[in-house]
Amino acid sequence: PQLGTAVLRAYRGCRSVADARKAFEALAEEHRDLVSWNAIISSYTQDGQCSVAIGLFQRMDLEGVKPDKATFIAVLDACADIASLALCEIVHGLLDPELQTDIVVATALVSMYGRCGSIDRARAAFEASAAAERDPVLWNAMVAAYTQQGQGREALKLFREMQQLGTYPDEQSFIGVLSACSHGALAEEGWDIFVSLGAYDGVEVTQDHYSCAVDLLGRAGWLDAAEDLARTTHVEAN
RNA sequence: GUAGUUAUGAG
Repeated sequence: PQLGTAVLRAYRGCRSVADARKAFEALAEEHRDLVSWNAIISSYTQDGQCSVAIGLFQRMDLEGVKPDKATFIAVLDACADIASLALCEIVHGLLDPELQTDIVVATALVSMYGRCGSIDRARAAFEASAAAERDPVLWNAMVAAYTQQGQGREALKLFREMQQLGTYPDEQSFIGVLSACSHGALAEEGWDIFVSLGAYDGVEVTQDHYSCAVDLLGRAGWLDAAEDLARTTHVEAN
């Protein structure tokens, strides 16, 4: 286990996944524990080499290492990238029912199905989570799924519902809802939300929020306003 | 020690 940990430290310093892989393969099998499998699989997912990640996941199973929550999160992410609904469903089917209701796993499922174009399955995964545990990250994933389907109004509705049900939005919630508005021809609604940002204590208004607002105005055809805001932003950013 | 949402732009 100590050796596995040392190799993991090396992974972080590796600029290339290939180097990490060499280190991983050099480990004796008894030192390849769950965490080192998870680390190498997620390195591939993050590097965009998703079919390699899936292949390692299969090999892990062959070697008798039982996947946990972190494994599935990396693999679900790989499935999302490959965008094959069939593959998504296979991996989803391997999840313990107990794990499916985990908030972090549910978020990965929502995101995966959203990115694969299956809004119904995304919604089902959302609904399968315990309502009391829903946090802004999960809500944001669901909002993004609607946006990806071109359902801006639904995305906006969900953003409001999140707050009505007592979940306080975070920075990303605003990025998500502003982009929903911008892609869904909901410029007025989006602008109102942007203007309201300052009233949310604890939410730090960033350059990214301004970029979203500029995008929103630009797509709505309000080019002068977009340009003005972009100029103002540069001043405020310093 | 590994793990969830992220628009625009850039590559």
